[in-house]
Amino acid sequence: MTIPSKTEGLPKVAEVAVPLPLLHTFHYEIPLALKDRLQEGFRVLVPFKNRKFLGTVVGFSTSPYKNLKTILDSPDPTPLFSHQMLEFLKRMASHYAAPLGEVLKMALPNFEVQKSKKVKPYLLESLSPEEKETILLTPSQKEILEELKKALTEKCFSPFLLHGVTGSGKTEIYLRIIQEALTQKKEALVLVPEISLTPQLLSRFESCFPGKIAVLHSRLTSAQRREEWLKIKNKKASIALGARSALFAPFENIGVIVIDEEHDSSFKQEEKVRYNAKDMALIRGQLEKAVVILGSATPALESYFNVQQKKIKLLRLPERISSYPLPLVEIVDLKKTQGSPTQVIFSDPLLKALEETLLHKNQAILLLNRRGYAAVQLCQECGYSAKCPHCSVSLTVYTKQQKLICHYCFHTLLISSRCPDCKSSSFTSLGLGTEKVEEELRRFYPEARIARMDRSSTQKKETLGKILSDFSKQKTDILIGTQMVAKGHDFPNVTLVGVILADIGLHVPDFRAPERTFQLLTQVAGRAGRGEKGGRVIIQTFNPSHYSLQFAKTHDTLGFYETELKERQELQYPPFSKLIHFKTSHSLEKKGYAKIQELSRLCQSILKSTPEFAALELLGPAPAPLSKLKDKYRFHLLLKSPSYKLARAFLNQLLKQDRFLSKQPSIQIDVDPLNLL
DNA sequence: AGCACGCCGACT
DNA sequence: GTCGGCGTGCTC
Repeated sequence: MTIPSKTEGLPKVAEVAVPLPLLHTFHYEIPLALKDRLQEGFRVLVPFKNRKFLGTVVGFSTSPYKNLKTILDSPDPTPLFSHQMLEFLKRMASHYAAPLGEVLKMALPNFEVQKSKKVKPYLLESLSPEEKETILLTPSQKEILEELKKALTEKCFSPFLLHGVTGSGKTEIYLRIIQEALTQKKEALVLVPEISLTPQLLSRFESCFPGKIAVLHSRLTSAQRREEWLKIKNKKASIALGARSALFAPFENIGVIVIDEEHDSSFKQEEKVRYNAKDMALIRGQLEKAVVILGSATPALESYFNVQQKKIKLLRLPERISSYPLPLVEIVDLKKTQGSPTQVIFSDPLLKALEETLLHKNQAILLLNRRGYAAVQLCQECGYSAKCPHCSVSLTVYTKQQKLICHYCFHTLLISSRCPDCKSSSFTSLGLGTEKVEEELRRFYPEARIARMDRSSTQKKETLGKILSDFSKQKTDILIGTQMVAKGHDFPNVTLVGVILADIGLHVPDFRAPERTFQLLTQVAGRAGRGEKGGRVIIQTFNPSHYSLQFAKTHDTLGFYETELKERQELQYPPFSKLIHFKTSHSLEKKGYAKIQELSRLCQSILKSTPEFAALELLGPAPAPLSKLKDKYRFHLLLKSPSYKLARAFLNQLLKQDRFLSKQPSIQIDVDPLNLL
């Protein structure tokens, strides 16, 4: 908001966003003492009802109301938000129908100074000896870098999709273009999915740009976060590296924004303000006239589509740096293996390959995307299965702990050997988890050194780094784990990757399930054969002909996209439509149901109000696939729109009923949802 | 969000 | 009678 030109007679007032879930801003009189100093972006202490809040001045206007309250104080010597940043955050709030005050709060570190307990600093363990020698670029790397440099110099918004197969040297390109940006006195933002999972990337950045990096990730204490933020604000750092919150780094002259592993769903925040840091990085890049690089070996289908639509320019690295070929992928049909299919964990080909790997003192990675020992405890006599009393899911079996645990609410029961229902003793576990694979593996190869990496085994901060560094130093022969093992690691001695059961996740009731499966398989396959010894991949499955697996087998990413795009077009799912997901959650099933019904009726009436809205489609209302979570019943409703513009117009109509939306049970709005569960 | 106000149940 | 349950409304 700028000051209107005709303000004669009317007093100038400040428009303030308060850190509350309220969609409107509030107006305050400006005290004389602040008249000359106050600008937009300043934080101000304001009286609010019978409380006080630190809000932010987001604009000025003439008084729309009488009897305004007056700003009490302005604690900072300078505004905390630049004009540019404020514009960005306003745009973000409006895109996600989120309260501006909450978005602004999210963009700042917590300034409240609390008793600073001595916290161990987050130390990074270098996994590999730092490469000091200059790395020579391949011809395609050189070509790409030239194009990026040109765009950087032109200083206009230039979005790129850097599609490079696993091990093709994307990081080297990031480092070089960032170097160029720094030379041009510009800053760089680097967003990665989970910083704690990529210590290698971090140490490479640290050794290239010592002392110039501010690191922002979820494991920092609020004091550390504040310190990193101040490093940026005070221009002590010129690179911000971190998880999605690094998007809010208060730089003022951004040259490059890198989103590494751009397909990763952790860029989407699933609580409070549900924003996608990748989408917002493109918006910020646009406002800052920056080069934005989305990098991945398995780009999101949406990104690939944006390339087709000429919204993003494609840069390809089709080969691995050292021209080691991509590994050979074999698919093993578990339907055809010997014995009872549910009891086969290692097929003959996988066993043979493991033996060979151990024999040659090479390393193997095994992927099974499910934690625990077994998926469910089931009575073979009466069919009773152990369910969480608070959530509509089965309890996961953990044999070592002798417990049944709910992955959502952590409700825990001790395992009993008798069925609690019919007292039969055939109360046994069914299905497969990483813990069971580990146990079986140790039985097969008692002499092998085996480590397991999943969310259950890495709860302690240091464990994850230790598991990775032991594996990197070849103190471990076989690493078994969930999707964590597929992420970005570079272990040259890994010659075998085995996928125990590729079917997990394939049948999740979410239209992105095939895409996620393809990405996971391709990513994990990319861990094999990164050194001179070559590599192979064995994928075990009950669905050998599924296209997600078939395209992963031939490393045919483009083929997968073409097929998947057709599927999406047929069903009018993204990228051919825009989605807005409405959810409600309440301890009384009836109340939740009544609310979603009422919302549905309201939406229907909006749809009928304007002829253009005939193109919109409403799916539901229905119970959410996870119909109960932590004793709350969940319902949802999905809006499908052929265009963003229409979806936006609809949402604006709906937001007029903000009373209704926020009244308990409240409606949560998820714009561009990634997860429909 | 969080606080006040308001209208119905069991209690010293 | 009243203490307190939480449904509802409002915050410049």
